[in-house]
Amino acid sequence: MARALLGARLVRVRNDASRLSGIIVETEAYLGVKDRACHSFGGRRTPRVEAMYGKPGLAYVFFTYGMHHCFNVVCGREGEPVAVLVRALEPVEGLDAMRRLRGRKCGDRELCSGPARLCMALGITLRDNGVDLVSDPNLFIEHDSTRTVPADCVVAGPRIGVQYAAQGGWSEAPLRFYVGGNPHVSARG
DNA sequence: TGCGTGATATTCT
DNA sequence: GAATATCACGCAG
Repeated sequence: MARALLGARLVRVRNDASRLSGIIVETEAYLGVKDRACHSFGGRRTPRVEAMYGKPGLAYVFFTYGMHHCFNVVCGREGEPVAVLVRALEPVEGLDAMRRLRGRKCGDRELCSGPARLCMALGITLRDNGVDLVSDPNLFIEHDSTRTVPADCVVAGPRIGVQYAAQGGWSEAPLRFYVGGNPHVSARG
């Protein structure tokens, strides 16, 4: 799923019906109860991670570092807490509105290149935790199957910021995927 | 390169 | 309940 989401478009429709969107260019897979870096490692099931146990297609949004949100797509069967973190978008629609939401001067390259940046740019918060991306009118994913990313453009590598999960090889496992050469992938790595 | 920042998990009483 | 440790990061310098 982490590979498959590359090239898909994450869309936010605002209350005034305007659209903010971008092409997913960087993702990370979190493999559930066996994965030390995953919030559901060992079967942890707390209010925070509850959405991850829901049906595939739900959003799992969490808050971290006292100031940042991260957006994930739940993709295991119901009861199987597996998700894909979306780490970067290539912005397509609503760039000026995104710049306002980011609250600082930034070029196209800085707008959505990072998991917390794209949440800011699309106005994703804990209010979006648990929404059904399949049916929600304000937050969803569009996939144009005629414009998929060729397999030989996809680069795999270690996930970012999961050194704490080294035991068992989970920090080095090649579970981060990005579109090679795309200038909108996040800076680290 | 070093912080800020606050929710959560974890561990203690 | 309360204390403490930790964190899927971004920014100013």
